Amino acid sequence: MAILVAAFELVGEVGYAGLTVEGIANRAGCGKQTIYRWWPSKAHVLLEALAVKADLYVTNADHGSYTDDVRAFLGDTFRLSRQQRVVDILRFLMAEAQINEEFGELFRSAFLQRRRDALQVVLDRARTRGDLPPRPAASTILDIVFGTLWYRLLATRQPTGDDLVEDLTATLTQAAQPRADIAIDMGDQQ
Amino acid sequence: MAILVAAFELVGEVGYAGLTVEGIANRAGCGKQTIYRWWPSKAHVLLEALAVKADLYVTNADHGSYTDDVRAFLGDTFRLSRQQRVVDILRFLMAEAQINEEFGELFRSAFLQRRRDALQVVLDRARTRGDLPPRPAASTILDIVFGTLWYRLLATRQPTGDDLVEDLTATLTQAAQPRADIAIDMGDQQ
Amino acid sequence: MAILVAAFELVGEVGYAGLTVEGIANRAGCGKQTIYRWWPSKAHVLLEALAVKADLYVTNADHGSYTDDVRAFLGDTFRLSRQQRVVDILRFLMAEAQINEEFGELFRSAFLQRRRDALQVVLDRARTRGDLPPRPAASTILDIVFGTLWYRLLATRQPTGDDLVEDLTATLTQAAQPRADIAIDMGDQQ
Amino acid sequence: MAILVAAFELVGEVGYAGLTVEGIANRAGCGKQTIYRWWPSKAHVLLEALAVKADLYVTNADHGSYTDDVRAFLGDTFRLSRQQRVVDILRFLMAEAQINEEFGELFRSAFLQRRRDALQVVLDRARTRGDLPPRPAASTILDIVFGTLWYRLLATRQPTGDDLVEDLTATLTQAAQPRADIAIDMGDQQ
DNA sequence: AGCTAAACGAGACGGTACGTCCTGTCTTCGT
DNA sequence: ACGAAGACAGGACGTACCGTCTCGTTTAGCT
Repeated sequence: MAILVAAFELVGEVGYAGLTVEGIANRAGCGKQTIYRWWPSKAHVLLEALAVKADLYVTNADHGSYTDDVRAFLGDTFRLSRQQRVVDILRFLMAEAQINEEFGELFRSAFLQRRRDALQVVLDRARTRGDLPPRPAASTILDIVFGTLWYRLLATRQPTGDDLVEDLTATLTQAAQPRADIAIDMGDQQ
Repeated sequence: MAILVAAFELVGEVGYAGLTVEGIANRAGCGKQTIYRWWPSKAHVLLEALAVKADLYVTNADHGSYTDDVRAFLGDTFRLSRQQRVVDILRFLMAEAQINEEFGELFRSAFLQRRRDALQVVLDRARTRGDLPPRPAASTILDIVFGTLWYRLLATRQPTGDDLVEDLTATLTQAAQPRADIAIDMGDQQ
Repeated sequence: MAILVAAFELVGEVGYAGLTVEGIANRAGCGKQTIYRWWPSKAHVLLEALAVKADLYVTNADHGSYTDDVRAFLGDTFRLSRQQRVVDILRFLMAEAQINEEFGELFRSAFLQRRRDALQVVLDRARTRGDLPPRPAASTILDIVFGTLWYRLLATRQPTGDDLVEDLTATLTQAAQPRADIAIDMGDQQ
Repeated sequence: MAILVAAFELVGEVGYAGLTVEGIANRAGCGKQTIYRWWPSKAHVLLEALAVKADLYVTNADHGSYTDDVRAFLGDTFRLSRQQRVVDILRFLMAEAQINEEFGELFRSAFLQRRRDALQVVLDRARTRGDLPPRPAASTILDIVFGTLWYRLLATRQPTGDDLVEDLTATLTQAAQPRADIAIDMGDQQ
């Protein structure tokens, strides 16, 4: 859809504050009414544009162990956050979600919750498999993983590199492996 | 300052989207120019109003051990986040920081970084004392703590209760208990 | 157009200094942008409102002689200037024309010059007919007629009565009738 | 006074619309309050600046005959109107007089009426001397002279040259030459 | 092939807030 | 004590978008 492409491109050029429905319509060569007919706000357009333009797919395939599952999930997730345009849009949508309550609910249920659900599958599998550490609680793990990711996007703007993946994976899985080899692994990891 | 009080009250009544410089001026009984003379945007007003109205003090006093220090810091921090008005303003400021690059830089340096610095003091003391676990890395700890907090504020809107404090404390400090030799290796890694 | 009516009425109530685009918009029940879309300033609105609301028609029909033509033209013109609302607007527009160069050019070409042209027709006809006095020059006649009118509007604020019409008519036409009956006419005239 | 000089210079640089009390204060190196202490508005400042900066003197000395007196008066007056800065300020003041009723009264009584009075002296002398034409009436003569002058300043913006002086002088005095008996009747008429 | 009707581009509209400018008053501070 | 400096409440400016609302004009799909 030309409108989604226009929104996706424009937000990269003028930022979220500079993005207007009028601007999207002009770029897309359509009337404003056509946009309002299908989306209630520019944030909704952007949310759909993100889904169309960006491959947001993150696997939660079984890698045999909880540790490997988590490492793979984090790697996939954090890899996505290296596409600057995508990251910017995610930041803008999270911002809008704070300001516009109606959009916030949509964003949480249609986007954020889906991410949590994907990781939840990994945790459920680990519990079934029996290698889920007793601590932290599953909901805390979800908060830590996505919290750390979002915090880097929103607050520190640091790149989310492989070292963080390893560090997080180790932190979340160490209690399951209270053995001496931890210290040995450490050298390589950093 | 009447302007800060007005902004603080108004944002609670009409939300951030409904907050206008004109509205603040009317409530404060001043002209718009007086606001623009001192702050470049409503977000800047709110940031200062937060500092004036809300007691954002979080201690990082020495409680004798890394575990107790972390528990106390998290308890203080999360307690703050039970003041709904304060939480809302924090959410709005974080949102604005995504949209307005200039404000974003101020918010990160004048607010977010100060919070990190406070926790960093606790970590530094633990390293000196010798009870800092080898993992995760100090910067990762900061990301996890504040990431989890902000994620709950922005994304899940769950209350930040004592159980989460305990769970996080345990996760961040558990590696220190099992075996003392891990700590010995840590010096290189950080 | 509701905007023109609103402007015409408002200027009578609050004067030109008190007239604002915002006020016109409120009275007309429209947005400010709608006014700015069609007129560059409140003066332009008023100029058009004048044309719509006031019947500015002045005849220059042939009355058989230069003297009668001039008397008729002056009578028509001065009669107009007894509508106070119209006079006020004319004064305000002439004032604005001094202050705003761009409006000044419009006012001169679209209003003042048209008045001159109408009288010029009378003079041309007299020249063809052969009863135009040799003096004063045509352009001086125009200056005298409109100068006197405008001076009364702007400076003395005296009513422009029939006596002035007669006096001016006589002054401008006397050279064509260098006869004794002038003295006889004088008595009636004052 | 530095304020008057500043106002006189500034109005030539930025026009009347661009002239502000603040600007005058800055240029004059004084505070705004000092200006408001002595003059109620920028127009009042300008009116006084005009009197100080421009030599507005017009003679009404006795040249022996009504015709010569009128010619001299017109010549003096019109000569003044070749100083562009002075003309501009006169135009602006006349404009302000239309818009600001309070200033209008001052301008009429303190400036316009004084000009009329000066010419009235010439007319009174002519009546005494006996060479005042019966027509037009004295007040009409005043209207014609100043009306024509102001009309050229405000409306046509034509230069006021010597030819106009001659044309006007002739028009206003011609009736006096043809026949002396006209003057005899005049006494009643005025 | 012609007809109907939905969706479209275009853009004017009533409205809100913006950030700037200037007003005329009031306060501070240095000489 | 005076006056420059400038903060202040107030209010209009002209602009930018908002979301709504006609307008004709395509563009189908259905007769």
